[in-house]
Amino acid sequence: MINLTPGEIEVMRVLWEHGGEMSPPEIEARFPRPIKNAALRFQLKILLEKGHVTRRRVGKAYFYKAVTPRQRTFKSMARRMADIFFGGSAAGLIAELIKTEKLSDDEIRELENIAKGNTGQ
Amino acid sequence: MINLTPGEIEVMRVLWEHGGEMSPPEIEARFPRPIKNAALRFQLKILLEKGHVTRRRVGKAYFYKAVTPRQRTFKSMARRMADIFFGGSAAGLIAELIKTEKLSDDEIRELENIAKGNTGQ
DNA sequence: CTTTTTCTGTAGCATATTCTACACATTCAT
DNA sequence: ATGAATGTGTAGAATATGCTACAGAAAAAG
Repeated sequence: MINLTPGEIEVMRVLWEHGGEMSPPEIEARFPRPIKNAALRFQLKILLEKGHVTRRRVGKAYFYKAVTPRQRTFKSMARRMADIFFGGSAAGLIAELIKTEKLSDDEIRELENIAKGNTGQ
Repeated sequence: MINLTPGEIEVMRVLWEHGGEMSPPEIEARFPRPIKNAALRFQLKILLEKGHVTRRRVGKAYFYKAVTPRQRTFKSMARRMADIFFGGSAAGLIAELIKTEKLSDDEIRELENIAKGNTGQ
């Protein structure tokens, strides 16, 4: 089970969005809030130890890349929510979201199309 | 924004499921894993300080009851996931869940009925 | 080659989270 | 009334999380 702390997720989001390798200064530039170089490198060190990123030396600097996929992390978090609130039922989770969140008619039609694509698999 | 730690959520789940007031020994009896009385009471103390539960003295013992509703906590967690993975879009979150989780035809029909009920609100 | 800049690595600190240990208070049976 | 059982409160410890500070190595500029 993937267990990312809030600080680690912030870094992973930047890496996921970019896709490829990034140097710490590049990550810092796209970071959603001001973060000091040393604080960012601390999170990268943890992510490296946990195996969620890899790095490659280029000259004196390192370039980091996400290893743990975004979708796998998403599924892990979704499963945790399903466990907590719906005894592990993904359908229960989705049902509650549809009931709770106000969706536009267009969004509902879009979701129905996606569901039809999955039917019968 | 509701911020419950994993340990706090474990306790809230028991209180939510039961509904009414519970003494620590009652909570302990329904707890999904062995937990010492003192450890449980520590979590209850934190939940009390944060205002997520109330308690009422009966004789020498206290009875605890959930204040923060289950659904509000759920919405808070769902919003966090939508923020992290879909820029805050609840529809994006639901769409990804439908794509990712294998649902039976029955479950999909059930979801469509729920969605129809929400249409046009 | 020397100085400056940039990046890394390590150590240390502050807070949060979770649990344990022990002393004290209240109730109940005798 | 007195001892046992049960419940409470506080203190302390272990780990996790997030950040800062500083020394040293590699690269760049003069």
